Amino acid sequence: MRYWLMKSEPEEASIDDLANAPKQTLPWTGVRNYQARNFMRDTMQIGDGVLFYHSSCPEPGIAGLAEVVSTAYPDPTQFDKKSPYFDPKSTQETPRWMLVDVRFVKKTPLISLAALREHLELADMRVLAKGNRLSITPVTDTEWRFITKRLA
DNA sequence: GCCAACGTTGGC
DNA sequence: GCCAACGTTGGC
Repeated sequence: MRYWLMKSEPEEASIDDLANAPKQTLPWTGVRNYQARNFMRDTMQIGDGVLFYHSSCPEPGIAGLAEVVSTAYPDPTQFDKKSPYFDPKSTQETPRWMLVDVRFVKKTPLISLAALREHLELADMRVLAKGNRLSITPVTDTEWRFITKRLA
């Protein structure tokens, strides 16, 4: 059982979109970074906890909790010529991009980036590291407990 | 819109 | 394998 922080632009997929999705579940499409893909493909397991983070928006921060509900499978958008995530170098036989399904757990009061930075206990969070751009980052047990028990 | 930081590409 | 150029992320 591991924990993750996953960034999503709310204009594309917000915590409300997840809550309103069929089965409250969405495929995590569009990851086009190898490190983030490898986390989904190699390390994520069904049942892992997810901090759902809104990025590139007026109020960036953790907006809810979710969970991983599938193992990794090919991201269908890589094969869709009309998708902005289309990848001409990917083939059905050797798909380049993988994803997992994520299910809504609950909304939280927005835990802003500034609020996260205020807590010494969270100072080492990967997502807070200078220059971090990874859209999926591991969260430690301690960080997860602190956030879910104290802030969420 | 700016810009720092990082990842990817491609020529050599 | 190096590295300059370019593209993207994402907070501000």
